[in-house]
Amino acid sequence: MRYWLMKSEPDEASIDDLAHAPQHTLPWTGVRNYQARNFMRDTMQLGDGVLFYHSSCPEPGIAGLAEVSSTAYPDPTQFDAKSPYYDPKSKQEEPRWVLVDVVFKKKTPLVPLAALREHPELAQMRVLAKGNRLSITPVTSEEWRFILKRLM
DNA sequence: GCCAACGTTGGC
DNA sequence: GCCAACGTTGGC
Repeated sequence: MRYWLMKSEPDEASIDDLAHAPQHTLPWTGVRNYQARNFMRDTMQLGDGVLFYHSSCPEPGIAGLAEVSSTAYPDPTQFDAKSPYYDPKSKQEEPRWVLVDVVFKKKTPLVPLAALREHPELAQMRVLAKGNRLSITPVTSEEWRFILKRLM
C-alpha cells in the first residue's frame, strides 16, 4: 500500500468531475512524462491512496482523496490523432504511454499549496521541491497521515 | 503575462 | 555523449 499525489488541472478534471463520473472513476489520461509513467507502470498498485491536487488554477492545492482502481494499461489517447495527447511515435504493438483508473473517495476542504509549505513535517514532499513539475509524486505514509489528520 | 525550472530533441 | 535550443509546467 502506497500513497501518491496526482496533479490535475481542474479545467480538465476536477475533484467534482471525478465525483460525478460514471462509477466515480476516471482514467488518468495524458501523462506524457517518463518518470510519472514509470510510477504508474511499475509501482502503483490497486488500492493505493491518492491526494487529488488541483494545479494551474486560482487556488492550487489538495482538493480531495481518491484511490488507484486499476493496474496500468495503454492510454488510448496516444493513438488518437485528434487528441491533444496524440503521440505519433507510439505504436499499437508497443504503446509508449500507460494510465491507471482512479476512483473518487471524498472531497475535502482545500489544503492550499501555501499551507503544505508551512509544515516542517512535509518539507520533503516532492511536490514542494523547487521547480517540481512531476504530475505524479510519491507520498510517504507519515506525510499522508499528517495531511489527513492535521490539515483536513 | 512573466519567468524559473525542467525534460526532450537533435545536430555535431 | 554533449549540450544548446526549444517547449512545457505551474506558481505567482
